[in-house]
Parts: sequence; structure tokens; C-alpha cells
Amino acid sequence: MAHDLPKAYDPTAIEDHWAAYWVREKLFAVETPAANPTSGREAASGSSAQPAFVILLPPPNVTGRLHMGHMLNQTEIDILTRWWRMSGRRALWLPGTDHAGIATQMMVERQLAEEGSSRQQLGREKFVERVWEWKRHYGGAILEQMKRLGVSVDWSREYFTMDEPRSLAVREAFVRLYEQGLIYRGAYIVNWCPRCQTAISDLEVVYDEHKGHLWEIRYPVLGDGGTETGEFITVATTRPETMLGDTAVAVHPEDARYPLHGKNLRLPLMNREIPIVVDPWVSPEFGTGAVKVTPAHDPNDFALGERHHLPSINVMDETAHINTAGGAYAGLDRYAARKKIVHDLEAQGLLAGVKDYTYNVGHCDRCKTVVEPRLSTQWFVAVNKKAESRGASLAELAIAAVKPDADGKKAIRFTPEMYEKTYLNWMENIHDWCISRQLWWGHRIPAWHCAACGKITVARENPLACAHCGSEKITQETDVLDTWFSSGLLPVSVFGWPKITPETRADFDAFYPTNLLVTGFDILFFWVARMIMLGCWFAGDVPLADGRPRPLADSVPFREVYIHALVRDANREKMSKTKGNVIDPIEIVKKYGTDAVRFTLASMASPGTDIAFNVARTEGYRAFANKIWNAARFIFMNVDKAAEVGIKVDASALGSMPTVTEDAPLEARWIVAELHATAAKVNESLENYRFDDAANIIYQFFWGSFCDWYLEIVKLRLDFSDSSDKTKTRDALTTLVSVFEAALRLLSPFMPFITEELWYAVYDGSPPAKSIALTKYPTANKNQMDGHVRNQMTYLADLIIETRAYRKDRQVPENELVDLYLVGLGGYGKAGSSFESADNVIVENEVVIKKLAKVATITETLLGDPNYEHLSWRPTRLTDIAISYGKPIDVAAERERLTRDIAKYERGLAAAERQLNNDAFLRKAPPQVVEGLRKQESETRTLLDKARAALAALPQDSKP
RNA sequence: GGGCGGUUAGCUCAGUUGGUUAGAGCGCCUGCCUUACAAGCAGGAGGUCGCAGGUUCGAGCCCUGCACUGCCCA
Repeated sequence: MAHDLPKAYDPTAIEDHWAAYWVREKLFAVETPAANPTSGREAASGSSAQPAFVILLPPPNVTGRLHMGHMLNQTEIDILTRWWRMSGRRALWLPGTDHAGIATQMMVERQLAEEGSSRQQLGREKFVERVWEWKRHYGGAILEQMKRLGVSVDWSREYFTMDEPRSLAVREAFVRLYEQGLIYRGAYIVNWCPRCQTAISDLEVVYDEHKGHLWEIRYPVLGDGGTETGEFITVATTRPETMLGDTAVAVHPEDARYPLHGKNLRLPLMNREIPIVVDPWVSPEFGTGAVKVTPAHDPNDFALGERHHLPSINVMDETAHINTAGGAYAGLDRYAARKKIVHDLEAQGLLAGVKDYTYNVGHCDRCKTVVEPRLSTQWFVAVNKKAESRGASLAELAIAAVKPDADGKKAIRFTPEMYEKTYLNWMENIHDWCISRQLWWGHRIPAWHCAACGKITVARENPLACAHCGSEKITQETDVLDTWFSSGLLPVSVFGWPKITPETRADFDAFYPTNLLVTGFDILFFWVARMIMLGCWFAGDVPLADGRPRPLADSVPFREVYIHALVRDANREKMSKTKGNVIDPIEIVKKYGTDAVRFTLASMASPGTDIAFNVARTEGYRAFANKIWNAARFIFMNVDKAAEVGIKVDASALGSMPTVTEDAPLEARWIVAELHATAAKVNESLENYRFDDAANIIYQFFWGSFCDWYLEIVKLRLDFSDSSDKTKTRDALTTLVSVFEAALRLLSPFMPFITEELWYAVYDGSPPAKSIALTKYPTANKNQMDGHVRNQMTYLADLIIETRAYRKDRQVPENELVDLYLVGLGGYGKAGSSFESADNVIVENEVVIKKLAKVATITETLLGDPNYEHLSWRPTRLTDIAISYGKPIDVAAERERLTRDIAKYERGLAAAERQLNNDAFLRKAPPQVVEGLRKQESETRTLLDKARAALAALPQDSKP
């Protein structure tokens, strides 16, 4: 074995090496099963008969840098993927990046600005080429960071949302939806970002509370002949500049204050006549009960305008400056216009009042500019429209995929379950999806406008002529598609859809639907919901491998969704660049090691709650890695010592789950039982996405059980002297190494680096597989989870702990031995009690007790033996103990301790008795609960009696 | 305005269908360089589970109300 490990674990010394090795050896590549079914390649692919575990990486933006959210996401996916792979599944994890329309375009535009240029100067074609260039140079840095983290993805299947296969999928999806009548183009109010100069979807608008003003403006009422009557209607608005585009004022039909139906008003500043319309949508309670109507700049007003056939006057350009429709205000920025308009109204005596008013203002998710609702012509997906071919709408299908059917079955299951409700609530109230963006970087919409007939041609192949009139004067639509349109197609497009060649067909059959999606709730609607809509829709057209039509349950893009939380800083604040509290995972990784950071995230990943990332935890898990490292050093040291005297570990015991025979020493039987129990709990936890439980259980096993107890005891069995029993020593060593080896496998999905390194060392650099990641994950055998052995060990450990504590209270120096006396075992050693063979445990493990509790001799006495009455006896839950030590006891301290114990016992006893005296309890509670309480009561009573006696027996002064 | 969470030790968090005396890590206190590990070992202190009611033999867990707090949607 390579046994010259340094004393302290240095993750940086090994992690780069293994990260590169895993990529270089293509360890996690999964071949397309049918393409090469008899491949002998030694990868995780295994045989095609194995069930698959398929998962997509939520594609980070191609401009992205790794942040803690990514790291949490990838840690969770990697743990599950490694776990399933080791559990015998063909585990396929597909990586890739998203072209991220607005974000990437912004990045390159900024670069151009620094050069004193702009995209307009460059022109569309050159600009797009420039972005590709940027992408080749700087894009995908995040994937390199991922490699450093050791994620077990199949790099041979890397995708990019604008590569050729994905572009093909986008075009096919668009054309198909258009043909099905589910994509339309029209003029509607959209959220417009004046900085990005594009429309954005409802989801890309984030709302912030804003302290602004509510201006009340008086609109003069006109009488017959168009003269002002001297009456006014007062309207209120937070955006006075939009009044330039007002085309009506609306009131509720039953509002008695306004018997003015059919009358006109004079729109101030513009001097335009506008009608008063009545509409039940107007709330009479709000403000004055009269609202100005600006159909071109407010979605509600737009709908109202449609109902009343009002004209729409767009008064702002793409940059939110007033356009020529704004008369005297043309050319002013929206806020300058607002100021001037308020000023002018006041000057004309038409400003009725100004109130402070707090309301929500929408900002562009990308650049935080205040969004302007604005009438413009855009492309939409009609998500609620039934397609004849399906008899359902996109949304209906996406609802059916998540809602339990008549048998309570769900095609897609959410964890935590509450997200199912959130999803359904959104999907049931979904609006049409604005998919066009006025950007240059993205999938250009495959539609051509005809200059001759004005109609639109949508086609899979670039057309040469208008499909309607044959004119060749056609130009392609300049808009591109929403980024999420292409990422929403990924579950089908990564497996070759829509191109169904024999090869991609095999991929699709083998890997679609994916098993799981792991992502944050922040993209539940952006991405998860869209994948469900588009996945169900398009996969539904692909028959199953045997030719049968594909049911909904197999059309879904994934069968399960696990939603994780946000990573916040240690004070639960959202990490943000402006706050300066961003924790860079790469920096933390460099400092503490990838394994420690991964373990931190896993151990804190409780479903439903955000993670307050605390480096103190990471420090703790670096210490954990160091602990394992040193356990390995200890083990290897002994393996080497053994080799010198010709003792070798039984190699056949490695690589599976260790077992022990009945005659093995207690600690060996116990640690094997613990290992099996731990494996059982870890597997169960991972099945339920309880990364935190799984991590904590392994931590407790490795540190609390294996190191603290087992290693300390096994030291006594590793006797390499001439007089030793070689067989026993070899068995002890074999159990030691095989349990450690299995524990490494158990830990490996969580801490892949250190486990790889030490696993190689266990096999002296020549392990039976290329990586620990390709070995078998430990599973429990119930026969090896011996509860009796675990009780015996608990007894032994408790006795040692009690003795240590008593030594401490007596202020015995650490390195001095004492004589230990025991009494009262009778109550615990009896058949049927948990500590049935307690006496045997003491006899058989005398040497253990002596070593771990620093005891010279152990004497068992009978209760009340006068020979030992002079000692200071301490009652414990197990047995009374006393130690003989030259120094007097601290009577005051002992009295205080006993008094505290007595109070505690009295409280416990009173509580137990209250219940046991309650007939209803005895009648209704399950027998084992009653029995348990009886036992507890009697034990507590015994302890109480003994503690009282001990207190009474305390001398006025001290005795030994 | 509608909806969904959270409130447990100094801090960050577990606590599965209600069941015996509520756990972990970090921090804190005390003592130890015990031959794998001071990134360690040993021992210890620390909680009326946000508040008030209710259901129940029994409530951290279920119900109602309140307070504080976070998020999503409009």
C-alpha cells in the first residue's frame, strides 16, 4: 500500500489530479445502448439491461461564473448520480450551457462600448459573429469550474442551446406550434425594457415597492358644441406622462356621481376630445371612481379599450422617450416629461392634488430598469388554446402531468410536495407567453414577411418566396426567441428530437423521460413549467419504442422534480454583488477543499428551508476529512506492521459488505452491525432526497462510531508480538480494513476526492476498478444489524463514559490509573433486560475498560458489602460505581451534583406516575408505551433512591 | 389584496404517521501535546419548542386565534 501519507490532509494536493483524471478517463460517459450493445469499454455504462438514471444539468448561462447556488445544485445532483451509478443504474448526467439571450448580448455590448463602438455600428451579422467569438473565448468558463468540482457528468454529450441539433429542435417546435395555431403574432401590451429595448415576458419582471406619488388631475367636461361646462372629472395616476395617450375616461355604470354618460372631456395639454365610457371593471371605491384610459400603456386599459373600440395612442418610443404623438413633450425622457406635465397642469389649475403613494413598480429582471408597459407587435404562444390534434392545450397537458389522476397517480412528482400546489396554481392561471425578443443574439424566428401581400410565411427551411403570393420580396422576422423557449425544449432536444435517426432514436428510447430534475424554485415557472409544457407536447408525438402511442406518463420530460432552496450568507441575507456578501465557491473550495464544501451543502440541504452558508460548518467538515485521513494513516500503519510479521488482510473481504462471525470480538461485531445500519439509513435518506440526514448519519458513523470507539478498541487487538494469536490479529485487521473500505464507498458520493485517494491507497495503488465511483454502493443486510450486539456495546461504552466522568469529578489527572469498583449489576444483568449479558461484557472486555477508562483493576462487589462501604459510590443508570483514588472527593461539588440529579429524577418520576395513575392512559395507550413508561418509572425510582442514599452518605468532610 | 412557508440551545439547523427524560454541528467552560488525528482527545454547562386557547390518556408535532418574519403571485 502507498502508506506514506502526510500527517495533515491537504485537499489541494490531490483534488486537481483526480478531477482531471475523471475527465480524461471518460469515467462517466454513457454510451447509447443500441448503438454498441456489446461494448467492452470500462465505464459506468454497464449493460443496457440496467435501468437508467438520467438527469439534465440545469444549463448555466454561457456567461456565468459558478456561484453557491450552482454548487448546491451540482452537489445534490452529483451525490444522487454517483449514488445511483454505484447502486447499479446506468447513470447519465448531461451537461451544457444556455446562450442566455439578453445576458450575453449585454456582455458583448458592454465590451463594444469600451471600444467606442456599438452593435448598431457593427450591424446585425457582424455583431452576432462577434458574440460567437466571445462565446468561444470566454463562454463556458463555468463548465471548467464544474470540472474542478469533480461532477460526474458525461462530457461527451455536452450541449449548447444554440448548437445545431438544438437549433433544429427550436425551429421544428416553432413551426409545429404555428401550424397547430398555437403561435400567433399581434399587437398587445407587453412589458418593455427601455434599456434592453426589447419586450420581456411577465416572468422577467420583478416588482419592488416604490414610494411615489398619486397625482389627481382634473379633466374638463365638455357640453354640447364642445365648450367646457365648468365641471370636471378628477382622475388619479402614478404615471401622469401616460395621459398624453389617453383616449377615454371610464367610470362604473352604477356610480351615481357621474351622470355624465355620453359626454366628452377635454384631455388637458393635448386638447383632444375624449369620451366618458362606462365599464363594470372600474372600481367605484378606488380614488375618485373615475380612471383615465391609456390603451397603449396599460394592460387593463388595453382590454377596456378593446371592449369600447377606443383608439390606442402609443406615446413612447423604444427608449421610453415621448414620441411625436406626445405633442409638445416629444423627445423628453419619460421622467422629464412627467415633471413637465405635472408642472404644466399645475400652472393651468388642473392639478387637483398630490398624495404620497406606495405602489409596486416592475423592473427588468436582467438590468433592473423600470419596465414600461407598452403596446407593440410580438409573437405569443397560446398556452390555453386547444389544438385539434390533441384535444387539449399546452397548459391543460402540463396540468394533467402533475395533478393526481383518478387512481391518485402522478406522472410528475414534486419534492417538497408543496411545490406541486405552487406549480398548479400558476399553470391554472397562466397567460399567453410572449416569446419574441427584440435582440440579435438568439434563435431568430423562422417567419418571413412578404412585402407584396403582407402575409407571413413560417417554414422549416428558409423559403425563397412567399407561400401565399409567391413574391420573392420576403424578409425574415428580425426578432429572436425567448431564451427559455430553447431551454424548455432541452429534455427532448438533448436526445436528438426532432431528428429521429437510428442513433438518436436509440438515445430517445433509452433515456427519455429523464428521471429527475433538480433545481431551485426561482426557475420553477421560467424553466420547469415550460419544459413540462413543451416536453409533454412534443414527446407525445414520438411513439414508444414498440410503436405504441406514447401516453402522458411517458411524455413528461422528467418523472420527479426536486426543488432545493436558496443559498444565503451566514446571516440569512440573500447574496448579492451590491451587498458584497457573495461567497465565491471556488475560493472556499481552494481554502477548505471541494469535499468539505460539498459536505457542508449536503448536510444543510434540508428540504423547504434556505441554506445559511456558514464557513464554520465547512471548517468542521474539513476537520472531518482530516479525521478520515488520519484514520487511514492509522490503518495503513498497522497493515504495514502486520505485513512485517507475515499477516495479510483477507483481500476477499474487500469490495462488498463486511460480515462477522459470532465468535468475533464485541467491537468487531458491533462496528459491522453499525455499518449495515448506517448503509440502510443512508440509502433510505437518499431515496427521499434527505441529503442532510444522509450526510449526518455518515458523519456520525465515521467519527462517532468508527473513530471514537472502534479504532480505540481495535488498537488492543492489533497485537503483532510473537506471542499473539495470528489468526485473531488477522481477523481484527481484516474487519478493520474491510469496514473502512466499505465506509469509503458509503461516503464517496458526498466526498468523492478524499475517498478516491484513500480507496486507491487501500488497494496499494492497484484497485479492482478505475475509480471508487464505479464500485458497488454499500447496502444493508438485516442479518448483520444485530440489535443485541448494539445493546452490549452501548452498555460497555456507557460504563466507560460514567467512569471517565466520575474520574473527572474527582479531579483525577488524565494519565493516572484508578481502581474501579462495580456493584448492582444484578438489576441489569437479568435475562430479558436490555443488558442481559452485562456481566459477560465486563469480563470479556476488561482490557478495553481498563484502557479506555484508565483503570488499573476492576472489582465486582455485592450491594452493601461492608468491605467497600468506605468508598464514595456513585449511582448511575447502569450500575453503581466507585473509584479508589488517593485524593479526597469534593464534597460540596458532589452534593450539588446529587441534588441536581435528585431534582431531575423527582420531576421525571412525578411525570411518569401521573400518567401511570391515569386509567384512561392505561386503557388507551398502546401496551408497549405503557410498558416502556413502567420500566422508566422503576429505573428512575431506583436511581432516585440511590441518589438520595448517596447524598445522605456524603461525609461532612472528605473520604477517599 | 390572494397564496405558501418559518418561529426549537448563544449561532445555524434536524426532529418521519402525536408516545418514555427534545437532538446535531459550531461556539462556550474544564482538563489533557494519551504513538492516527491539537483540523485532536476526554468531561461539562446550556432549551417552560414565538404567544394564548382547544382536541387528546398524551402535543415541539393536530385545530383556532394572535404576534413577528420570509417568499411567491396580482
